Amino acid sequence: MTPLEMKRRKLRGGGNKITPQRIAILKAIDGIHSQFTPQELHRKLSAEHPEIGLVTVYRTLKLLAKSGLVCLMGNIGRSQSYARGPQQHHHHLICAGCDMVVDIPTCGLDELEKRLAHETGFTISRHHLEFTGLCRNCQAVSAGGLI
Amino acid sequence: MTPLEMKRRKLRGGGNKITPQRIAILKAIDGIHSQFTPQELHRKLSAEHPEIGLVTVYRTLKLLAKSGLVCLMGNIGRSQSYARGPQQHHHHLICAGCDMVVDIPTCGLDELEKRLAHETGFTISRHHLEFTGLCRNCQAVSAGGLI
DNA sequence: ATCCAGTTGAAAAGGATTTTCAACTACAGA
DNA sequence: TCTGTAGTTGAAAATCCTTTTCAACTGGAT
Repeated sequence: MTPLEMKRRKLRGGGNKITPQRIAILKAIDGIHSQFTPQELHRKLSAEHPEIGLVTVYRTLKLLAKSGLVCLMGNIGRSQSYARGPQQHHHHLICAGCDMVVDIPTCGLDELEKRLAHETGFTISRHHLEFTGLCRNCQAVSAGGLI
Repeated sequence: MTPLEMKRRKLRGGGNKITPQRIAILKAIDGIHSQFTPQELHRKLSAEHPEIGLVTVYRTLKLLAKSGLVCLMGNIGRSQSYARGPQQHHHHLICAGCDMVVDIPTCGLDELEKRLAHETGFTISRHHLEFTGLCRNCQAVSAGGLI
């Protein structure tokens, strides 16, 4: 089963229909390695699919996030941002230069989490961790004085 | 020197004027232990200071964050959120029930950060860590079936 | 006491996101 | 294969949040 097929199944399983718009959006997301806003995705789509409206992009991203097929991240400026990848527990390393997102599967925060829970009396249900820096490429560009 | 005086100095030091509005806002923030949006702060202020406009609250929060006197956090829904406390490196434990924010001074992520930098080739400049759970009080309320 | 750069509030502008609604369509069942 | 319908779509309008504009005002240095 191809990755796209798996995603279609997951969507169908949730009682959602598979429309040409949703397929186009899924495919487009697969080609994006940085975080992106709904507007950016819509711009990218409009070359091949000018008929897909911005509203549909908003709605579909929300649906995909709920279904665990994309990851809703924080905000870029005023806009919400998404990234390829599963909603399951993982963290991100983000390049401040090009917005590339690298998934981090492990974090080893369980111990700190336990200690905090003990010290504060909280029950802790989740955590969010994010690193920011410059990827190799953007370091080179930056060192070259181009930025 | 009282905490308020220290904040006044820090503001003045940045070349900013001390206005009645700014003092009222600083005092109000001191009484808030959860994260808050500009709108919420404005609502809280309007009881004693109906003359302070929402725009001034927005502007002042931005100034205070730049001066390191409040902490700009993520977003609550569509709104940006702030919390009492310094902008310097620290992390947050947030109660999902009452939005209370507890500051966490230590995180011990240096080692993970180094490993990631080595594995990915990134230079990492900062990280953001956030825990979410229920505080003691909200656990009790929740257990009582009131939520 | 005077002056001016910084500050204020109201209104308007600017953006992002969501809602509304009539037309359309995927697909389950006949 | 055909049909009915619940879910989906795009455009426009509505909603919010936030910032900008601008004329009036004021803190505080001189």
